[in-house]
Order: sequence, then C-alpha cells, then structure tokens
Amino acid sequence: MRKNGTSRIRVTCHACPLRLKPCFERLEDAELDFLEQFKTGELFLERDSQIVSEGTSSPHLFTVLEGAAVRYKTLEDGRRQVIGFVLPGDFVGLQSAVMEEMHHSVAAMTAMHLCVFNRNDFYQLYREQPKLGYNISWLAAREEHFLGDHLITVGRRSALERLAFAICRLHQRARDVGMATERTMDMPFTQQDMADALGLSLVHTNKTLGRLRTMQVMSWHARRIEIHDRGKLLEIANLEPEPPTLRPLI
Amino acid sequence: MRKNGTSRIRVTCHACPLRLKPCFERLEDAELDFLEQFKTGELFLERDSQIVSEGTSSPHLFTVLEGAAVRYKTLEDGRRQVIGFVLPGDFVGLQSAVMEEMHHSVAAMTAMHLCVFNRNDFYQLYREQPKLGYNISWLAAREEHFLGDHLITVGRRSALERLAFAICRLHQRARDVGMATERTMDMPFTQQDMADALGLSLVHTNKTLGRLRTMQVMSWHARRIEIHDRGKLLEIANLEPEPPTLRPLI
DNA sequence: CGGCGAGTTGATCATAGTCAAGATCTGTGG
DNA sequence: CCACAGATCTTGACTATGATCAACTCGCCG
Repeated sequence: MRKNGTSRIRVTCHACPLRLKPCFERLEDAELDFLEQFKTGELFLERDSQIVSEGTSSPHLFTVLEGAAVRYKTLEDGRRQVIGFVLPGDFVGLQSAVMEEMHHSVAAMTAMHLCVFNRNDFYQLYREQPKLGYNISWLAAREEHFLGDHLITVGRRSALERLAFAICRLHQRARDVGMATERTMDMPFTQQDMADALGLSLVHTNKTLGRLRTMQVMSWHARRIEIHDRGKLLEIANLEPEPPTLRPLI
Repeated sequence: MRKNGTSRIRVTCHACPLRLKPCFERLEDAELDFLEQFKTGELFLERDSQIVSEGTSSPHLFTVLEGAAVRYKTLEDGRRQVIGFVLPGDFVGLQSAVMEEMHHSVAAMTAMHLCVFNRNDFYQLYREQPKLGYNISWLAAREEHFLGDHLITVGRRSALERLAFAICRLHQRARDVGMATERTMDMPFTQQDMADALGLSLVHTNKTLGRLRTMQVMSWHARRIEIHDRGKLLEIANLEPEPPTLRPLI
C-alpha cells in the first residue's frame, strides 16, 4: 500500500493534523519511521459506518485522525450501553490486537479519517520500538481511567450529575483536540447515544437536559452544546477544571 | 532486598503457587530472570489494608499471588463504586506506573500475598523484555474488557441480572485460580461490596439475593456461596459457560 | 409537501432507594 | 466458656428516581 522510498515525506505527514496539537507528545524520528512502516494506509469512513464489531477479530487497528465514534456493547434484547466516546488521537482495536476478539463495537458518528495498522505487525512494535509499546500501555491505562470514571458515574451519580459530568469531560477532551471552543461544542452524538452512555432512558435524559437549561447552566440544541455557566456545571459534576495533559499518539 | 547470586533458585519460585495453575502462560527463562531482577520483594498484608490509594502515586507495582481485593472509587460525599474485584494473577498499579497517579484505590479484603515491583524500573521492562511489555498491554486489555462488561451490567441490567452476572463471572475467575470449586466459593467480599460494585443499595442487593435463593438458583450465607443451578444462573446472567483462557502472568 | 430522525413534554408505573428495626455472626476479653 | 460489641445480614414499610407509554414539534432533505 506504500513504497519505502517515499517514507521520508510520509513520516512528517503521519497523523499530521493531529501531531501539531499541543496535547500530543513528540516522537523520535526512528519511531515515526517505524510507524510509517507499521501503517498500512488511511481510511475515510461515512457517518454510521461500523469500525469494529463485538465478537469479531479485526485484522486492523486504528488511530483516529478526525471524526468521532462511540464504543458500545449490546445485550441480546437490544439494550445498548455506550462504553465511551472516541475522539481524534484515540486508539481502536487493542483488544483484537492482543486477544482473540473485540469485546465491544465501535461505530462512526461523523465522517471519519483513520490511520490503519496491520494487526499482524503489532508485536513487532514491542520488539523494535519499546517506547511505542509503552505508549500503547499508556493509552490502555488512560482508557481504564475513563472507564472507571464512567462506572462510578453510571453506578452512583444522579441523572443530573451524570449529564454534567459526561458533558464536562467530553467538552474538555474535544477542546484538547480542537473540536470545541471554550463555551461551545458541535455535538457529534445524539441524546440517545448520551442516554445509552449514562444508563438512562432517552426521555429522562432529555428532561434532565431541560433542567440544566432552566438552571441556565447549559443547553443542547440542534447538535450544538452551549455552556453558559462552566463553574456551575463543574460543581454539579463534582469536578475540578484540569489542564490538558501531554499524551502519546500512536 | 534480594541478592543476585540466589536468583537461579528464586526464578523457579517467582509467583510459584500461581505459575503452576494451568490458566497462566509459561515464560522463557530469560523473562523469568528479568522478573527476578525487576521484583523488589514480596509483601504480606492484613485484611483491610490499603494497597494503593486514589490520587497518590505509589512507587510500587504489584502482582497478586494470594488473596482478594477490591478496586474502588469514592465521591466526596462517601458514595462508593467498586470498579472491580482483584484476584490472584492480577496486576495492580499500571496507572501509577505510566501516569502521574492512580485513579482508583485498591483495598485488601482478605490477607494477601503480593509480589512487589519497583515503578522506576517499569520502562526497562519494555526495553529489555518486549514480550513482558506486550503482556502488560494484554492485561490492560483484559481489564478494559472487564470494565466494559461491568459498565453494561450497571447501566443496562436489572438487579437480578446484575447479581447473576457478577456472581457467574466472579465464580469463574475464582475457579480458574483455584479459589472456588464447581459449586461453591468462599466469598472474600461482603454484600456491601457487591452492592457497591453493582450500583445497588445494600438492602436491594440483599433482597435480590433472597429472590435467587427462593428460586433455588444460588445462596450466599456466612461468607459462602453455593450455586444450586448453574444453568439457570447463566441464563439469568445471559452468559455462555466459557472455558478459561490462557493468560500472561507478570 | 411529506416523511423521517431527533428532540420535547405530560401522565402513569415500577424498580430500586431510604429508613427502621431486629437477627445472626464473629472476634475479643474476662 | 460465656458475655458483649461491632459488623454483617435480613425483612418490612414507605418514598422517589427514573422507566415506559404516548403524543406532538421541529428541522432537514428528497
């Protein structure tokens, strides 16, 4: 899918728009060279495309360059739980890389631009570029952190707290990668997606958003979120504002 | 804490009782030698000891050799969510190894026997033994898998389903490492712990256990679980019986 | 203009939470 | 060995949060 001779040019291009964001760590040339080898191509997907599916073993791994997706699981009767939101810089497919199969699905909620790696080369990465292997573990630890936060949100917070928390975190992450401004954000997800993330019904999610609107804290209309009172939102969410942390990008 | 000269003997002893279990992958001698170097000692803890604490950065990482613990998070007002149950073979402290701090706490629910590693040597592991680095990612992917299952359980299953699911999984894991028999298990956790894991109140958890008892599916009395009808339990949990998979042990 | 996906709102219902009291178990000291 | 205290488990009565059902609006696109 690519020729070695051109790698010098491509190296600087790998995940180019993302690598310029200040929240991502710089990599050494040798590591970028390796990633160029590891990379099998780029993929552009439509909204609603399936990226990986629960129970299957994708031959590919992905780094998200642009767009947004949801990770989710479903029960046999159709009940769905959104496990997490996927934004640029996120790595998709670790489970299928190390285990037999994925244990959740990932679906694109906007048009997406992905960097594609070959699952078969995955172990090479640990052999040849230990720093990159370490980075994979870093990303996995971050995912574990998000999942833990998500779990206490669904298990122990009220509907109002859940929404405030989820929107704070999502907004912060989106801002870090340049997908949102200080006060506004174009929502790639529907209220149904949010309800499925928070373990609430759509109706109750909507009513709770209504309460936040009445409280003049935030509004979510026409796929657009406006945060009117960030302090209050953080207070309801029981969160401190945190500066973005430097993170690796594979 | 240990002398190099004795490593040949210790190598065969590292995590000895665990390494004999059929569910753990064998390691190469070179890898075992490395682990001996990496290891700084063993730790015996009392019940109710804190192993790591949310918001702090432990200088140590651990592999559980014996005993059981809970991973949990708390909100400021005391609400608690159990993120997961920790059993022998599990690795504790990945977050503090790669990030600044732990994002959850881990507390011993029985007396415990831990293998202790030094956080500072962690990156060495990726440099010198890529297979072990890969194994860390494997364990992280497994944890992510458990957390995803846990999340759909708390977010979308009824109280009865939650209990059935949690007990099936816990029993299966305990059996894999020799802590339970086919039909019984000594519970290291209280019903309060289980309630906090499932996002339920203690009272409702107890009443739901009462229903399972009346249905002749299982009983949980005096720290002991008896499974009377495994098929029905799996059915309520919407689970298939799965054979234990081979997994790495660090 | 019509149809569909998404969002909004009200009415009613049910699951699970809270409060309260008592039973049982476990470990400790006399 | 027993008595006691604290932790854990059990059960009933009442409450509340959020689910379900239903109808309607809005914006968008063919």
